[in-house]
This record gives sequence, structure tokens and C-alpha cells, in this order.
Amino acid sequence: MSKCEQCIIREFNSLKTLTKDELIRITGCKTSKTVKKGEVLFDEGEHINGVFCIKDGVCKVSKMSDNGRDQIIHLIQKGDILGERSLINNEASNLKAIAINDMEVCFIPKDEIIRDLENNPNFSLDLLRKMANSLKKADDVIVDMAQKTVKQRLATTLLFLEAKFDKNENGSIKVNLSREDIANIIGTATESAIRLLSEFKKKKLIDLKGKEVFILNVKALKDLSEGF
Amino acid sequence: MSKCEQCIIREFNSLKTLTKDELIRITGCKTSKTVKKGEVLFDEGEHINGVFCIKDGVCKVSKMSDNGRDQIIHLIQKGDILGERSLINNEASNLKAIAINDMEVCFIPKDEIIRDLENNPNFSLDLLRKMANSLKKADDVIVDMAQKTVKQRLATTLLFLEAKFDKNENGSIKVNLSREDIANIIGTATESAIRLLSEFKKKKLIDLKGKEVFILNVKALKDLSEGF
DNA sequence: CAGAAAAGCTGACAATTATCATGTTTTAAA
DNA sequence: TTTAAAACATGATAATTGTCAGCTTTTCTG
Repeated sequence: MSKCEQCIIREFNSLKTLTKDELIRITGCKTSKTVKKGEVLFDEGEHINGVFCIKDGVCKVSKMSDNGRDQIIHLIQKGDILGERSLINNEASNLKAIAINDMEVCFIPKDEIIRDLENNPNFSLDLLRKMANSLKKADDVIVDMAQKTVKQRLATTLLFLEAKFDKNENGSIKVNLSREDIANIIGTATESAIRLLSEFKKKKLIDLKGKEVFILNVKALKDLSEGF
Repeated sequence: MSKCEQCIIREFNSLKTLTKDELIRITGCKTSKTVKKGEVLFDEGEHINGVFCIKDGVCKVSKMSDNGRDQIIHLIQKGDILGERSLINNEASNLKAIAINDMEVCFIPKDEIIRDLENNPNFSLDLLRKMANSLKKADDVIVDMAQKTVKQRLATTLLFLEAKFDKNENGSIKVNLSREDIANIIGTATESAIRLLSEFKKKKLIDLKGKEVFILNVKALKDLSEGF
């Protein structure tokens, strides 16, 4: 079993504020596991009872709307932690997480994290800052969803993906989303998303090779996303 | 000047976790002020440099979209605190707050709150819980904005207002929103909001007397908001 | 109180977006 | 490898929503 105190991944998230002793204790109680593409990490209404630290891979975090369509709210990748919110407010998850490619994750049981949260103010303050930041980003998403057209939101989303994920050797964005996934991020019908992707391709803003997406014209996408 | 340690308002928010000594110190450095209807508490891009505790009145908290329309993201009322996020991540506000009726607020300077945050784990943990909860609510808003029709969102919003605010003696919701405000909560054109309000009134789901809104049929609104 | 400005309302029409239908391509399982 | 299922793509059409225009009512200001 790999040791948390030697794991570089934690430098990307709030776990970096834990002391060496705390990390050693976490090593002793955490579990590592592989999650295959398509597998559910946790479902809506489920008690997570801990926190995931993502070592590799990507998952989509979504919520079912009353209308019966899934809305993808977050994409979580290497370095991120997952489940901290349900842990803090001690409730069942309001979200569902599904791997979109094979993942390597560590799972830290609830009680251990709570203990650190209560005893290490660096940890709780860092988490507080992280949450304040997430709330700010959520504001932006709400405004975009409420005010932008589907075309603007697609442009916004493509730029977001470009910024968030690494590139493959051929220059495509290193994330494996289906057209339906993209539609569920934007909040539109799959057909509408496909149509607009085709339009963007025709206008040379992007290129598409199967599921691979290449961003060709950032400036034009930015203008589009801002309504010009 | 009124004393924080005797103020009942703090029981409604995270300030309730402060000790008597901390409250006495806050009393010494806080300022009380009246904000008239229409006045700006803080604007986008402004450094707030502290936290507001709302003693009376309501304000709308909004963000300008790229398209140039304001989106109202929160309604803040008596008992709420305001500005804690910008304080925690030490950035300028991404939001703008305007009073929608006359308000009584207290303002606590940044350094004093930060001090309590670092020294009183009850306070920081309570704030953390509050933020985790806000994030959960933000998820719901994102899903609604992304997936629901304007009609569904209006129904959702009316139920939200009904639940959040007290009633006037005649039974109307005790909040003074213009039609434009309502449209800016829902994320639609003012004309669309007006049209749907008229439709709801015609169908006896609500009644309207000027700016006063009366909820007549909660069940029907709930069904509508869920897409039936 | 009068006049001006703002807010509210409604109709007509245009633009956007969803839905349904159908065919093609890709993926995954036997 | 074959075959079935899923994903992708596009057209046609309907429903939703936005925009503009014109009018009425309410609110604000001097």
C-alpha cells in the first residue's frame, strides 16, 4: 500500500495542510481502489462516509433534475478531492459520481477526516477557502445557465475543458466525453449539442475526430461565449 | 451603540458560535448603519473589507452577465450575514448587493473576523458547514437553471419566496420585488416573467395586487415546478 | 399637485431550442 | 468476426422564449 506522506497528489488539494503524523495515520486507514470506466463512485442519496482523493482518471458528478435529465455539475480529475461537502454537513450526497475513464482513487474514512478537521486549523481554513472559491465559481455557472444561450454555453464549456484538462499528443483535449455528456454539462438536448458542435466545426472554431475535440480558435470561442 | 452580546440576531447565523469575550470585542469595533432602499451595499469588484450582519430589511445580491443583464443570485434578509466569502478568499467581491427596502445592518471589520476565524474552531467549523450547505443549494439552482423551462423556474421561485419570507397581514409575501427583479431571479426577459405571472393569476395559482404576490395554490405550483 | 419618468402590460413577430423521425457510424458483446 | 446496441448525425416541425413596439398605470420629483 502506498504511503500518503510520500504521495505527491495531496499537494494539489487541501490534504497538503495535514501534518506528517496526520498523514501517517491516514495511510493506516485509507483504502486504495481502481474504478472502471462507467462505474458509480457514489449515487444520489447515498452516504459516502468519507472522502475520495483522486490519483488518476476523471469522473463526472451530476444531479438528476425533476425533468428526469442528468445535469453534470462538476468534472473531477487527478488531484481533486471528492465528497468533502457531504462529510461536512453530515448528510447523504445530493450528487452522483460516475467514472468517465478508469480511475485510481484513495478513500479516507469519515471519522479520520473529521478528526483532522477539528484539530488542525490549517486544514479547516484551507477547506474553507476552497469552498469559498467553489461558491464563487458556482455563481458564475448560475449566471451563465440563466442568461446565456445554448451556443454561448457550448463555447464557454469548450474553453473550460481546454483550460482544465491536459492535451493529448495530437493536441486534442484529454477528456473522454460523449455528446450526451457535453449536452448534460451545457444543459441542453443532445441533438442541440451535436448540431452546434457541427456548426463550430464547419466554422473552423474546433475540430472533431470521434470523441476527440480540438480547439482551433480560442479568441473566436471567447467572443462567442461573451455574446459577440 | 447596541451590544453584539445582547443582540438576538446573531442566533440566526454563524456569529452565534462566538464567545462572550469575542462578542464584546466585536461590539467595540463594529459600526451600525442604515441603508436606504436602492442603495448599494457593495459593488462587483469592490473590496468589502468586512462582513455585514443584517438586522432588518432585504437586499438582492446579483452578478452582471456578459450579456449585460443582472442575475439575482441571493436574497439576503434579517439574520443573514453577507460578505463572508470574499473575506475568506481575500478577494474583491464578484457580486453586487442592493437594498430592496430600508435596511439596518452592522458592519464588522475584516481583521476582527479573521482573528476569530483563526482562533475559534467552533466559528470556522460552523462557517464551513454553512458553506457546504450553500454549495448544495447552488447545485440545485444550477440544475434548475440548466434544465427547467421558464415557467417551471417561475413556479419554483414563487415557492421559494413563499418559504423564505414572512407574510404581510393580508397574506402576501413580505418582499418587495419588481417584475424586473423577478425576471432577474428566474433568468428571463421581464416581459416573459410578466406574461407568465398573468397566466398564473388567470389560472388562480397566485394573486397579484401591484407588487404584492399571494400564493393561492401551493400544490399546483409544486407540480408545475416539477414538470407535471 | 402636475408632469415626467419608470414600471407594468399586451400583442406581433422573430429567434432559439426541443422533440420526433430516420439513417449512419461506432462500440461492445457473443 | 459478426451482430446487436449504443452513439452520432441531420432534417422537419413544434414549442418556447426573446425582442420590439405601443399603450396604461404607478411612482417619483420639483
